Amino acid sequence: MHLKLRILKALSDETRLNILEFLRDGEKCVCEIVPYIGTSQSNVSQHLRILKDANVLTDRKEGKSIYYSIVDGDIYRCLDDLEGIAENAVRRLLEIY
Amino acid sequence: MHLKLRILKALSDETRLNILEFLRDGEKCVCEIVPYIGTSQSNVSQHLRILKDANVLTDRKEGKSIYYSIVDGDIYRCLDDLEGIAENAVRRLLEIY
DNA sequence: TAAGTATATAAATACATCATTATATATTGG
DNA sequence: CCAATATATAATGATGTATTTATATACTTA
Repeated sequence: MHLKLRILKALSDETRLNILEFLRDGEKCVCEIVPYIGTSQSNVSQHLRILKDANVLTDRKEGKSIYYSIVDGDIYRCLDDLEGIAENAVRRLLEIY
Repeated sequence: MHLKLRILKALSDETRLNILEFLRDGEKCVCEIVPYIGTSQSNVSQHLRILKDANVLTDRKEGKSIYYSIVDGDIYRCLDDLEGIAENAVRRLLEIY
């Protein structure tokens, strides 16, 4: 599968978008991500793998912990653009009525 | 579902990405899109509906034909950014070895 | 108005994805 | 080395998505 498509699929999930938002201000270890997201450790781990397989995240081991961080910060520009596109779409829909 | 997420899901399919590429140079009617994509008319119609429901495409009727076009061209900037992000990721992966 | 063309919708099946549960691996402290 | 902690993986069931086939709707032209 082309990497662009894999990245898009990796981004197309609410839990994973929340993980990415949580990582905006730098790397976080799984033990921080799990309680923030509020689902099971296993579930978070699998979402992290999907983001890593898409080259959106990397990880780094330190002692017992594994820290995840964004590979390329440009992804946030892209997500913010999409947010703007979505907001404009909503605005247009509301204007009509 | 939040519109941003719906847009991302709409973009996360190879057929739909191909449709969007085909629409870069302006509106096209379904009768042009179907042969370009090379799958059934019904299949294309359903993909178009998903893109329309996500507010990525709009349509316009003219006689027997229905013309689809992009709502907000910014979506291409976003897709191009993603393409660049993907290319950089591949480049980094290749550099390592 | 009947036939033909363009497109959409519905229903069915096949396939992919998500969440959960259970288990495995790796690291550290005692 | 053993127990505890942090994380990953495997297997399952549930849900969602894509494709196909068949049918419906809408417009046009004869």
